[in-house]
Amino acid sequence: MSDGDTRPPALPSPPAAVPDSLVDVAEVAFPLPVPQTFDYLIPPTLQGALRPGQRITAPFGHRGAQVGVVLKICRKDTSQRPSAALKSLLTAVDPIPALSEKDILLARRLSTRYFCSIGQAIFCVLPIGKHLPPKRPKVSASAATAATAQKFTLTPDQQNACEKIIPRVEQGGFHPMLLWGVAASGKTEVYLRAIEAALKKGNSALYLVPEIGLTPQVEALLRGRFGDLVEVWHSEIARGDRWRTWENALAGKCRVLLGPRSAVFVPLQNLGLVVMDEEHDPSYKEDSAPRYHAREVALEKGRLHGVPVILGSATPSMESYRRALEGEIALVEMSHRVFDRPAPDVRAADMRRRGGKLLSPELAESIAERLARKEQCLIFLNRRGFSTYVTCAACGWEARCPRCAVSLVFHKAQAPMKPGGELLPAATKNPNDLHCHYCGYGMPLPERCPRCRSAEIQLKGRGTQKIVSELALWFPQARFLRWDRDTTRKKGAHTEAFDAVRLETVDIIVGTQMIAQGLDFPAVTLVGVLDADRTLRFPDFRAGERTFQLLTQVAGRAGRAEKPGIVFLQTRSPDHYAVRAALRLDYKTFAEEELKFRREMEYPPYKRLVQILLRGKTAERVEHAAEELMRWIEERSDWPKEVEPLGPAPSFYVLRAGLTQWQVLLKGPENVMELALSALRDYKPPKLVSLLVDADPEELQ
DNA sequence: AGCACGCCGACT
DNA sequence: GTCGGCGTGCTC
Repeated sequence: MSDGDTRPPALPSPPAAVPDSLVDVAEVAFPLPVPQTFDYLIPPTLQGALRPGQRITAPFGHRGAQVGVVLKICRKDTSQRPSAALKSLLTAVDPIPALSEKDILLARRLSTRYFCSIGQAIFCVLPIGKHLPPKRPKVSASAATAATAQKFTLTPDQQNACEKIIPRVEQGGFHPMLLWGVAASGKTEVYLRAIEAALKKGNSALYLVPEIGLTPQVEALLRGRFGDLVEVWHSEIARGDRWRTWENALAGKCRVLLGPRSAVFVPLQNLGLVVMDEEHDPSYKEDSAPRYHAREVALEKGRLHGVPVILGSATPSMESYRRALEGEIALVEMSHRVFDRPAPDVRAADMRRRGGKLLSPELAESIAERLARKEQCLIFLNRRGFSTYVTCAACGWEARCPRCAVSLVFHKAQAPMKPGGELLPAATKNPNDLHCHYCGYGMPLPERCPRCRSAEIQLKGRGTQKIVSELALWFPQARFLRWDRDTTRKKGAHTEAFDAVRLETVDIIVGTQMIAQGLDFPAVTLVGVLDADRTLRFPDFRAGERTFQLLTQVAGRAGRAEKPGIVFLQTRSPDHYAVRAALRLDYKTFAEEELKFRREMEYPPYKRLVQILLRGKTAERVEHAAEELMRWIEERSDWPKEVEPLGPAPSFYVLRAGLTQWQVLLKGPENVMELALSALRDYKPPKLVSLLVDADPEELQ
């Protein structure tokens, strides 16, 4: 069993009796979800040339040569392993170690904090590592030149923020900071100045964004300022280009790296600064093992490398805000919009007695005004598709996913929507019009009710597709753009949509979540949120936070240039504190109330949560396993008593993908949760039941 | 994770 | 008879 961080580096003095059985052995991790590491003999060709962090190939089971990473090299007594002779390593993949000691440490932290194998953690920290480098000759990096774009005069807020941040960048050392700046306060310019300061010192900088969709806009900005020093890293970048970026990073040639959460692991040399924009965004949480949160990794990386970390947001996460209030991280505020542009005028439209109408009179009138003035409107609804549920008027049958037991959403056949765009085509006999948004299951829209054979199939509920067609009836002269996952599936679609908005070839943009944040649309002066409290109805303790963030972010899309913006929040719960605070764009009051609630209920950020999911095909087996797990925890003598197991309970999506799922939720103080997680390593679920552990879940499912 | 092995049901 | 589905176990 390998347990690298507790074992002393000193070798035990060899027993004189059997010196022959002592031999240098390489401890190797493979990208597998198994707890162990594997020992190999070092062949003469690699003697003395092998170091921890280096990638090697080794014979592994029936798989021939497998890529692994050397964790350490130590002298071992091979006579203690009578079962099988050790095999020898085959080759070294890279001439120098792909991972530094710090990277290995980071991987060890990941594996304990997020409950995954050391191998999974190692290959996560080495995101290009499973593949061997391309054989073709490398293109030499172009001579790096910094562009000299014009700089703006800073606003007093920006000036103040720079005065706090830049000396810390110049000085170096781990300085976590929360840059809380209202929408359009000019946070980006502050990031750019901080990066500039890091570059001036000869350091490199990392710039994290939550989604790939945000990279083109930020890339353009960064390139305008730093030219060829900038590189972009994400999964849609071709493998060859990613190799080049990786190698440039290792060689110290990559000076500014932009990317989503996985970019936090690119081995930039002489790191001088980490910037994480929109730090509150749940996309920073990885949803497969290791289920890390990039914010925690960024802070850990800042600590390991001794560099400042700037977390920026208009609506900071409760986790970061609490740390700032308690002085764990420095708070830098920017409360004014650039040029002191007025904050958008945010109004509530109470939809409780409106009989399911699409638009309140205020919003409808306001849209008409904007159209007349040739300004753009952004209409926000967080549901894709045409109809959100399908029923039979005769017998009440409802189309549900056979695997997930949720309503199937009707999507009209996709015709490529031209930006500037015409209306959706009439419904066609598409083979799969009904879709499950959880598992992707599809089926045709039945012409007759499968239960009673009635032809009265009704399409109910509104998604973005339907909104566009309804709005087209209200405003026949307007040009529409629908912007959601369905319209941006193909490569380059984001950029195309972005350009259509910027070039003003569209009047009304209808979108989901996707258009809520970060994007800068100067001609948009009106934002309408059709169902402002939809997220409040989610059974999650973060529902209030998510709603407030979403509303504030969407509101931030209005009136970013000279013309003032107006925002309508259509809601059926205008008195909820998240909605009320959003109307006043009042983060502090919201956060105060939310933190009070979290403290009372013992939710994060005051307690840590770990979600344990048990899955299997047979309901009884899984339920039994969940009860057994509760008993196992209760009987475990080294279980920290402050960590409370809650449950067991069937999961919200009970039938997801044909599986039954039960959960046990662990709630406990930060400092002892890892003891519970390490105890949990000994738990083995019964046959036909699998165990999934999500530490710090962003969504309780 | 993959992959092979072995055990049972339903077919040319 | 044997093809192949899935459950199980192993990888230094």
